[in-house]
Amino acid sequence: MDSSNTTRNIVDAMTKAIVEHRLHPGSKLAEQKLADHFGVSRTLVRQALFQLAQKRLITMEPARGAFVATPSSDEARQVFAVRRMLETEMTREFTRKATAAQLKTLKDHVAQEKAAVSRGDVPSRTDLLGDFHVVMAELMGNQVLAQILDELISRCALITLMYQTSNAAEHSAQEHADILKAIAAKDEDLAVRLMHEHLSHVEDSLALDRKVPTNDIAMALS
Amino acid sequence: MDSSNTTRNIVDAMTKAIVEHRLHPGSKLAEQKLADHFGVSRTLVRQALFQLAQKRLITMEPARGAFVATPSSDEARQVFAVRRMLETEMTREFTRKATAAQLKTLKDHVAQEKAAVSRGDVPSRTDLLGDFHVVMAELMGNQVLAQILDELISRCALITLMYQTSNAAEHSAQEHADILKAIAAKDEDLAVRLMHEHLSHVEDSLALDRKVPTNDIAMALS
DNA sequence: TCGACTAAAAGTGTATACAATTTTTGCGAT
DNA sequence: ATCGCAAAAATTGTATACACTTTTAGTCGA
Repeated sequence: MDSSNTTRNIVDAMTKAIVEHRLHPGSKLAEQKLADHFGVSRTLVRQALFQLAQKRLITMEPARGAFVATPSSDEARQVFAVRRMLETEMTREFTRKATAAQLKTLKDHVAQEKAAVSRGDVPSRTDLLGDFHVVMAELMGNQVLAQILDELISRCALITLMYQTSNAAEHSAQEHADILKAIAAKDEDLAVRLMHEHLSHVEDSLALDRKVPTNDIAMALS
Repeated sequence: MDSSNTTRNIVDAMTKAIVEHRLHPGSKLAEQKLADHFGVSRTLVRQALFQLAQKRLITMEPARGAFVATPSSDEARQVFAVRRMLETEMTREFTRKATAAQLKTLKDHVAQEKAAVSRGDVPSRTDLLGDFHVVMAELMGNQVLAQILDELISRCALITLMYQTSNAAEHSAQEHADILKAIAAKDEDLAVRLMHEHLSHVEDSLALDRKVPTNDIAMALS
């Protein structure tokens, strides 16, 4: 896959595979198979798996191995609750401090989102819609925030796959655009409110009260 | 140290050592020495080190090894900024939903803090003052929030060690008590304001504009 | 045909081995 | 004495080996 394959590369590749839904919740991740695939020894694969477990993208069962995580609906609600805490405050501060150049960066980003949505490119769309939030954190110059958000959003990709019903992703790009407009107008309260509603829309579009949905099925096919 | 020493035990032991200031910022963490100390092979130590690096408690330099992290003042400010985002909102929600039993749990905790402060028990004090915030998150039933806060607070222990001037830790227990009183009185805005001020006090008590302070010194002695 | 038991296969958990890199040490020249 | 350089020692990065656990496959009996 990649010639200089350090642990980091493996983590990134597998993160991408999970977030882009090429690896399904519940799938078994056998160490030797991954090692063969990446052309390295199990040692490096194991290091990568431990890190993915810390990011909650996989779970490791003692003596049974690693599986792509199957977040519970409780966990999903908690992740969204934390995202609302962080992103409403982030939006407030960003509205105050954003420069014209920073607004342009986000505007271009939303344009890319819309392009990916309209051409039906699901992997790119998933990536870009999540990155909107991370890019805003990075533009604020807060790497700590950006990293935490990045991890939460990775988990959301998994959550979305497990519980999604209608494809509400179509709205998201437009909601991003609306948030951006409020920020450009320096309307702090509106921007914050729109961000809050945006996150709630995403959460509400999920069937979080369904009983362990994709979960068992994927387990069975693994 | 511990008979059944899995990777997790090593991570926890080292986290505790760093947070309680028994390992200083910049110290070299040689793998074989740690392996001997814990009575395991380097394999397990390395896994633990990778996880500690992900928690930003240590840094790993390629081919040079692991060192206890020396967070920059920028990073310190970012950590506090994120804590304010999370903890003000957490305080707001907790004030709304807290039961009498939950309030009692926190009250007892503050009593323990004051005991540790007055008997000058620095390790316990550090632990308890940080845990106050984690316990509140756990009482809210949000494990995702609790885990993120736990990590941020671990990093704060390191930051405090590097940049502390006066020992502002004495005030913290009283500020916790004041916050709790506002929560008990269901005065949401006051509680939120006090939590915000509390975090700002802790941050302000640090000399974050000093030029790489403990940093180089500790590096030199390592 | 189905279920329980057993042996083989596969997979995980930890330790060790070895190549590659960095740090330390020792020595000679200025 | 100090600086620079080279050899030795120590340390990291990766692969492999092996014990132990879980899973799978197969066989026997009802």
